[in-house]
Amino acid sequence: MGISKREEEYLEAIYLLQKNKGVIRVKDISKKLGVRPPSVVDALKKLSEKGFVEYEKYDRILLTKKGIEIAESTYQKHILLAKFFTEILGIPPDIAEEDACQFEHYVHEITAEKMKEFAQYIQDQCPYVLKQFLKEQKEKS
Amino acid sequence: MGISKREEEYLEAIYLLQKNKGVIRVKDISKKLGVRPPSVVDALKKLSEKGFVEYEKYDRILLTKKGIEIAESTYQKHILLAKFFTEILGIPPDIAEEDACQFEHYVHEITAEKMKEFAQYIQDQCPYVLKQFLKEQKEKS
DNA sequence: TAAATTATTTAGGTTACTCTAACATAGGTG
DNA sequence: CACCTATGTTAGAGTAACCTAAATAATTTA
Repeated sequence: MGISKREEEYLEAIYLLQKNKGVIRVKDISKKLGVRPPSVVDALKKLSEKGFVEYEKYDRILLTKKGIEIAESTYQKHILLAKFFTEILGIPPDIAEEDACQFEHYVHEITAEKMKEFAQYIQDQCPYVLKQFLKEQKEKS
Repeated sequence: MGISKREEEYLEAIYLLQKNKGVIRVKDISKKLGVRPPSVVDALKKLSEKGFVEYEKYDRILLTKKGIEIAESTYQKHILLAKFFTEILGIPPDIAEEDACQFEHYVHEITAEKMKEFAQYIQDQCPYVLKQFLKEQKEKS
């Protein structure tokens, strides 16, 4: 019994909401993920059974240690991917966000790692070439 | 009514099987996608209703024009992603394949396009730096 | 060509996720 | 403090995948 893509999305949403506004409600998650409250409740029950979320009905919603770990790891990948897409490939931020949002659930650790290293390497070794590439991309639009 | 990720996977599988061995059977698709034959039949019915596949029971399986278009476009993205992962980031081919297999269903056109352009640019403008990066990656393993 | 084998299809069921409509609770306000 | 509104929860149902077991069709072989 692993964790599904959708479950990861719920955990990440909860994590980010809590980070930004402390206490969160079913309604917040519902809005963030674009689903109706009953779907959120279902998800919370399942995540709670699996030990990723602490949840009693009508009560506060908290991530467990396990839940936080997953959410953070997913979010780290998100950041990294979005950065790579914008800062290296010159993709518009909104598109980069969307791609990162999907890929974060599938990308292998190695791939994420190499993206990071590659970005670093290029920025160190040929910053001018990179800058030139990004400039040319911008000029096209 | 768009097309789901899974439906895209079926179309791509059919496309590649046909390319490699001409006439294909339910069994072939079943093996390729790791699902049981009844699942394939279900999928073929749905894809046929949607106009992506020509299918009569016990008869041959063909892609329609629309089906081929989608399959080819998906496969092109697959090739492009896999190449980027191996030739630019130095990711092992098996991992690159797996990542490409997922991302091909989500990646925006723009992102794929920029990956291609970036690869070309770097290979032209600083081939030595790239070579050096890939060499260092290899040495780590 | 009849029997045996293999392939395909149908029937019926499961799981994950979603929804709407109806009901229940909590918290703020008259 | 009782009521009203917000929010949350349950019940029941739909859809897209998948599966197994049983039935049917096609193909091979004796």
